[in-house]
Amino acid sequence: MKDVAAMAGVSLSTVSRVVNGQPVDAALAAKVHRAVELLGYRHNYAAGALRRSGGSASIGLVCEDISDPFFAAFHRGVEQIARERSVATLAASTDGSPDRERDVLERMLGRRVEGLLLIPTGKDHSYLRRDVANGTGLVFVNRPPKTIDTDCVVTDHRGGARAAIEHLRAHGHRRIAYVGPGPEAGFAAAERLAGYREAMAGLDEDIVSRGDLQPLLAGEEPPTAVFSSQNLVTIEVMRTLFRLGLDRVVAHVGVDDIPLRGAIEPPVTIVAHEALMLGRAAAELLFSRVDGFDGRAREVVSAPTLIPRGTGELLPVS
Amino acid sequence: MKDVAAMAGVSLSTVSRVVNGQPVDAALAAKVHRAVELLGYRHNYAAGALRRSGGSASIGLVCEDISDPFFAAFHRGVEQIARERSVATLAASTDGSPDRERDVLERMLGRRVEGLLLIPTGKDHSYLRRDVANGTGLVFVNRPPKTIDTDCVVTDHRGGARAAIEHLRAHGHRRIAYVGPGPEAGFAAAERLAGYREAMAGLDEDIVSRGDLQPLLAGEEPPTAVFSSQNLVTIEVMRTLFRLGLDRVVAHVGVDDIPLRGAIEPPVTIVAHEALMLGRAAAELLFSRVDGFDGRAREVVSAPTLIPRGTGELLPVS
DNA sequence: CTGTTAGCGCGTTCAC
DNA sequence: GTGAACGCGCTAACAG
Repeated sequence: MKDVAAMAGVSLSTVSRVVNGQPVDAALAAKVHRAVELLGYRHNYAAGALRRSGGSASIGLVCEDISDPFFAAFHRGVEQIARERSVATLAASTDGSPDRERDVLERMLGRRVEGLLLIPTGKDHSYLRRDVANGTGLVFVNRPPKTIDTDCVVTDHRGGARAAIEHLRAHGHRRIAYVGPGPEAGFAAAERLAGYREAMAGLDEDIVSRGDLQPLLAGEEPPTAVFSSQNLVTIEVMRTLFRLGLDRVVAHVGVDDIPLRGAIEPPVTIVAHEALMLGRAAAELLFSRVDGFDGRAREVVSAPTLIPRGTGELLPVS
Repeated sequence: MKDVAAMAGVSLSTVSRVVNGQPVDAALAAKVHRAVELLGYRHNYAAGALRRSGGSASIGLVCEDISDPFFAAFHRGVEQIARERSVATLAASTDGSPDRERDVLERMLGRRVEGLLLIPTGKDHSYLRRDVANGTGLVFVNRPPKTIDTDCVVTDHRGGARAAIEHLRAHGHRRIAYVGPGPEAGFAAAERLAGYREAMAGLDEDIVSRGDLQPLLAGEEPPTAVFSSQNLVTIEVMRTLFRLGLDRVVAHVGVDDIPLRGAIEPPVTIVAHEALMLGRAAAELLFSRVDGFDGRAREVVSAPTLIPRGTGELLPVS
């Protein structure tokens, strides 16, 4: 910048004004621009922010694994909001390690991110209290905070599963199978299984398979409807039903939790979990704090949408 | 930091030394730590880097859409390498707009990223020359640079398709169908179709469908083998073959270009494109430049792996 | 080992 | 409209 000023024969302030688009004599501005070109000068945002006491205009996203398609869609939703404010997004994985999570978060705080969006790995996040008190935004995602009082957005996995089962019950089904991972697979899986059990109240709620539907269908008193609790499981169930010629006989509602670009399963009734919308909601919450909102911790529940497309509306065949 | 120094009754340099882990008298260090706790002090990395003339320790990733699962896996690979160097990753989408691409890139350059990983949207990137000349790393991904001379990593889509077809030809197939999007769907699709045509030399290379396999199978002289050029198309083809009872009759090789967590298609022979490995390779290339390597532009070709799992090894049935 | 001083690159006062 | 000075938070160089 000094060099630019020297070459253009103006002072530093004039260069600064040109760079920041403030009113400057056209002739001088042209000289400055020429010097910028020749010298390959590039404005240093961080240095400016330092002097200006402006923020870093960046936020951090932390989850277990950034290659997770669900997180990728979430990230995109966040970006849509952040972009409007020219805020950059940093992302990092915890690999499921609470120590690594803390390390990653503190590194981001050292970079003076204005806020943090966290899909938590560890259980104790009390070490973030200081930074929150100092004005850094913090929003928990998909898992309510336990050891710190902060904003939170959650996908209603349980409610989604319940809606699926209630939809099937409303169409007369009584023997409804759950196909998908058990509670050991994580929070979402556990919640969906719980939602299934809640909605099955009064019925046989134990028609549960961890992955393979065929044994259930081959048993006595086979289910007349199936709820599949994950995208990939949904595809497996579709294949099994096709193979057995039951795709127009056994009702089926799936969960669409990973964005597969819409190319898949046109006719299957699904419960759609919109990761992108979740990201937008989380970002809105975060920026309201960055903007100074100081009320109590809020919880936003992102409700999934049941989209009837045929397979979930089949009536029971005994 | 000034406040911490005052509270601990030491100078700024002592606080700096404590924060940076340089040798300091234990008693003083304890005082400093106490003051840090009480005041909720957090080190400012950017300010330190400014004085130290150190880099920002960050790199930028730019692609059309960060919610793309392929990009997410790529991002993860990059992170694995970047993390070893405590380098943070910024990511942003171009939405397919060259103007937005330039905007996003220049914003990142304003943040003084040490390097850029670009899955290009626009055609002209000559505007990046200045920054490359000034030492910023730049690696193109999946699409060779045209208007700038820089490093590049590419997935060998064409070679992958060719390998699939050659695998089928080696098993005696002569009528092999291509199912997948046409060249208008983008670079990868066009390359895969080209690879198919190359490897089909001397045979009927026009058994091409943009998505639906059924009409081809219903025609006269139906194909004895199918190559599906995308993950989701592969799933569709599997379903169609199952439904028609041809899953053990018609040979099938698919492309596994999106990481579906391994839960899908266990028995289908695939050509695996490892986005994670591509990300690692790209990051290695980038950091070698950041470290001062100054040789000519390099091109790294990431070859996909054909994984035989049964469906690709079926022999032709006329 | 510790304190003092200067200045990284920039934006913001002020006078002019 | 323009330029000179000052300082953002921090670290490097030096002297003690």
